[in-house]
Amino acid sequence: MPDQKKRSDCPVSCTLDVFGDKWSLLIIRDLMFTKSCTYGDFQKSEEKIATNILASRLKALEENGVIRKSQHPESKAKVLYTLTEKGIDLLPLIVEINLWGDKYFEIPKQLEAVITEIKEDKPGFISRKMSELKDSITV
Amino acid sequence: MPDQKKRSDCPVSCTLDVFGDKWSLLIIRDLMFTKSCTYGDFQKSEEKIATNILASRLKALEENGVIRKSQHPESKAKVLYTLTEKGIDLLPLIVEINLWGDKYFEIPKQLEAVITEIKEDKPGFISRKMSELKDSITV
DNA sequence: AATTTTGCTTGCATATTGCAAGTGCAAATA
DNA sequence: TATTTGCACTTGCAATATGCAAGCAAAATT
Repeated sequence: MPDQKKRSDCPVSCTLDVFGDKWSLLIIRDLMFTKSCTYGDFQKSEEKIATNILASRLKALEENGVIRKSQHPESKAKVLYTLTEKGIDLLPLIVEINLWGDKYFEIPKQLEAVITEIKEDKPGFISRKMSELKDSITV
Repeated sequence: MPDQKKRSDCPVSCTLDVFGDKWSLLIIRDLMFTKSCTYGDFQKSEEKIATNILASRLKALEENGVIRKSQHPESKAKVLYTLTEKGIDLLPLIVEINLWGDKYFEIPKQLEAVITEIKEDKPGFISRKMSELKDSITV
């Protein structure tokens, strides 16, 4: 589990105390851009997160109020993970990470569509996507 | 040193392979927002990074082309660290981290001015600051 | 010439990560 | 009803990364 104690009052430092690792933002990414919403879904993503790390990150993200656990509508055996509003507010950050990554790495073709959409109208994309994400937790 | 092998082709994952730790972006922050440009400057910042970690992060950031080492104009004993264009392009990301951090943590008064400036005109702030940072490496 | 500053490196204890195997409960299948 | 499978984790342990303190060489200062 990542630590709790904050190193300073700087907003960057505080934010990194929560997300400053290689995995947390990938979970957020999955919640935003793929339909991932269960433990198994997160395990399936390309980067192959270790199961104990996944569990510890989900716990930390929940404790930080970024995601929320609830009953899966399909089955009692499943757990539904969803973003909170605090988590949805990370969208602009994830968008900027995508744009920087797109500029400096080779991006697979399947992702180009979204990146192009973002580049064409960033504020528009963000507000549309934020509404979409907020709707999905209000319903 | 953080690892080199990339976990997937996802831009978020690739970016986290470079910055997915608690320290790298604090160094970038210092280069952007304080006048920090030497090893000693980075050590002085509030979060108190360990010297070996600082060395390994500076090395990794340089290897990733995000910062550059050069001769300090004042003295041969000093090393001057500066952002490359690739590093300057991280500004929008740092801005978003600041905004999220500002929204969800208590921010010290001294930082409020910058945050307010960002909130009032984000694109304007970013383009002004980017120019400023680019100028400082061109001169 | 001696001391201090600067930018590191080294050694070692502790913490975090990664991997593999295992557990408990719900649901599907036989 | 008994058994197997799926799902969400937990546990143990080895490998890696971090944090702390001390040390070190070159340059600058005294």
